Amino acid sequence: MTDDCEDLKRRRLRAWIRLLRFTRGTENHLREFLRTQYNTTLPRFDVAAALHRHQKPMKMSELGKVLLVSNGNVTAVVERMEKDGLTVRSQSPDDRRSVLVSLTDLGQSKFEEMARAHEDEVDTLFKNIDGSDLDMMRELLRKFESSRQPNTVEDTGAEGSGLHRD
Amino acid sequence: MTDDCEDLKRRRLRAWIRLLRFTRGTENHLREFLRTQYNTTLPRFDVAAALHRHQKPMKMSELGKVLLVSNGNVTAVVERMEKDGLTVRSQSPDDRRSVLVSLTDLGQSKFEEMARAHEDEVDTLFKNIDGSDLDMMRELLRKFESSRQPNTVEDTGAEGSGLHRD
DNA sequence: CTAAAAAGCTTTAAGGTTGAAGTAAATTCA
DNA sequence: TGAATTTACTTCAACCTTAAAGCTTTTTAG
Repeated sequence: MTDDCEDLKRRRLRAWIRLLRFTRGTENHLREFLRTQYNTTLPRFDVAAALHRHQKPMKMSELGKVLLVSNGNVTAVVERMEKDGLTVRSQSPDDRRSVLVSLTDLGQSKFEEMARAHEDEVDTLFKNIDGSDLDMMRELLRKFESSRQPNTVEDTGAEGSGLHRD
Repeated sequence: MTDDCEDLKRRRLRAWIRLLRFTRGTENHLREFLRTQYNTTLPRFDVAAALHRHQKPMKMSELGKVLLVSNGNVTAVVERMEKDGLTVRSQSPDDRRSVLVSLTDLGQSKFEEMARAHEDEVDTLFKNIDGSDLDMMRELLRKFESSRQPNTVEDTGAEGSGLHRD
């Protein structure tokens, strides 16, 4: 392998580490924000956002695919949200294996309030980033993603874009 | 607030969601890689990488700051690694509150092997990204980071750059 | 010098996360 | 049809993670 390749390899690794670090720091900030302001957690927020975005009841498995988390994880988080009266589960009429989750009215209204504040918070966090930066960012991420294997997250018909979108 | 600001806010949120999603997907891939190839986990790899990079024994608290995780978390992960013979802890001679961690010879050699494979894996994952992309990336992340509060992660003298660097 | 505050770690309780195993329902195909 | 496979979810054990509380040591200030 040439020196150039080695150099590129090294730089790719550093870029990944940097990206990971930035993401982790931002997540930490938002976690703290949700905890102190709304007494909730990121995973719960993510689930609520996915359900809110999807408009209609969602299968447990769809939820897992959209959020990139395991099956058992979805069960656990939704269970806790249900205990707090934020979600409800029901059997799918089409397929008796499937479970449909949706937000309760309480879950809906709590999420909508949080989502506004969350959006503001992200806006503040990213205040130095202008439109052209965002274009660049999108382009870069597109390239990054095109590198990756056919698919780690096999896409079912799910729109597959919004991780905890609000 | 003007429409433009609203639009920018919306786009910033979408960019963040996209970034988070990309990072999560890549982490999932690398977790699977470490698990199947080396029977280990990301947090352990991160700890080993930080210790390896730092060259000399590291305080528990330094470790937490570099990795952006809580104090208790460091205790737990290091404890498990110690049980597997990968790390050792000793009291600091300078400060009897402090605990110094370092890699054992076993930990060192296992890490070095993994690190090479990990670097290759990242290289493969990011194969579509060329040098100018990486420059752009670095510039963008710099901007993103400059947005953020004085500091979520108050920097002690720690060099503060390498999250699970190898 | 000493009381008060801060710093460094560990412990604990609660929750998040995974991979694997288990159960039940749907689908495939011989 | 009906056995074999696949799909959807839950359960489980192990581990990760955090925030808060507790303990010890160091530092700060009066």
